Amino acid sequence: MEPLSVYAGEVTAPPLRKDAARNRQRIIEIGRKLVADGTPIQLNEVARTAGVGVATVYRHFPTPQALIEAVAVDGLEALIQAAEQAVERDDPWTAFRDFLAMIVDAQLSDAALSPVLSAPTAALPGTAHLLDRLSSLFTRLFERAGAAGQLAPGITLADMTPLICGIAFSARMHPAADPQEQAAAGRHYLDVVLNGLRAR
Amino acid sequence: MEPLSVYAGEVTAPPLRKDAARNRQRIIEIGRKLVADGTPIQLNEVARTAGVGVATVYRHFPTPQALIEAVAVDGLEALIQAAEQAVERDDPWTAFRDFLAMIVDAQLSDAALSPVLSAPTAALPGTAHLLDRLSSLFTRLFERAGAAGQLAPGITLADMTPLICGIAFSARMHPAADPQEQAAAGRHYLDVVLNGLRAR
DNA sequence: AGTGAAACGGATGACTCATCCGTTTGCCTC
DNA sequence: GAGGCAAACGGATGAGTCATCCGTTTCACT
Repeated sequence: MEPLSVYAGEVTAPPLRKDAARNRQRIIEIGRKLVADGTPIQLNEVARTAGVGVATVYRHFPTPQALIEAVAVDGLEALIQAAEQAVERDDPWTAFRDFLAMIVDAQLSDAALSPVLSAPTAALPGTAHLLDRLSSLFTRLFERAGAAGQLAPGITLADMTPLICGIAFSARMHPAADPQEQAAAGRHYLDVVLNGLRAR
Repeated sequence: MEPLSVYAGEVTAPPLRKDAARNRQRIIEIGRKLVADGTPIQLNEVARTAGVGVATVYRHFPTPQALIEAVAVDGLEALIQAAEQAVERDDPWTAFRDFLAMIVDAQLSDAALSPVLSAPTAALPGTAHLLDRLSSLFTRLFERAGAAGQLAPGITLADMTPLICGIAFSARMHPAADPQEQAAAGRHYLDVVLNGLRAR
């Protein structure tokens, strides 16, 4: 009668059956490899590689985008943890700056993160709660930096996500064979933007 | 025997037959509409809409990317003209700054430009010569600004294309219904970056 | 008007996508 | 441990997209 349970305002699906959980995990692993290689995700192909039926893949992840979201979950959780630590730090500016560096770096080293961080939240049913949590932690970092008088006037919270994703985009454009160099470009571009953001 | 003529180092195809030129133009017009609407380009669909056979479209543009390039040509030529005027201006900094604003704006108002400006030149057989020309004009603008002591140390010419495209990317992410607001975001992000780039 | 090359169109086979439904598996009760 | 039922599975398949090939038409030039 009631396939979903509601607890503390959260809608929770019943736990997966053992075989379903196993298959789901397998599929995510394959997805992770593909995303890492930059290979476009084809759900039929994923099924073949994972050794499961096509329908199994589609049941878990109706679109490639949904699979990417699932792949991104680990990275998002790591960012949330980093943000939790950042809000504990004493200096608002260095906390803000270092956390931004971390987000840029994370996007460059984990290709699943960019599409999730760049997309409108509405399009992300699977990770919305994580993004909300990240967003509220980040808001505190931003507002602390602002309250400390470190931000130039005219800079708003709404500017930050586009700017950060733009920096990651720039770094990915940078003609660089190895990821090392790309990360360096990301830090460099972030320096430029932070320099432009900061009150003087 | 010799289908291509070589003149002054440039490889030139023989002029198109009248019907071919007409069809080509039709196809580009359809492509322009699709790009403007953000509709992904499907060559079969383009053929149907243009009222020509599929093969005709494929003959002129073997890939959607090639059609996008053709659509971008007008915008590129306008940018080149603007760059030619910019190098004539007296103040190196305002010439540099205003031209960057123009590139950002152009990318936001002409959706065909972004993919062309962001892609590695090697992948763009159809527009390489225009991009080269643009690039050499831009190099002069950049070096004039640098020579005038306006650029912070550590900023290189190779940073500029990624930064500019990153700004356009950021502006496109900005949650804005109307393009007016998106252009404003682009100018704002450019201000931040220019502020970060400039020597103090 | 005649001729050859250039360009045309659309039928078609290869390929990708995602659904549907008959079968299997896991979980819970007794 | 057997029985029963819902959950999950797999893969065949119809719908849809892609891009080539080749018989026909159009153009340019004499």
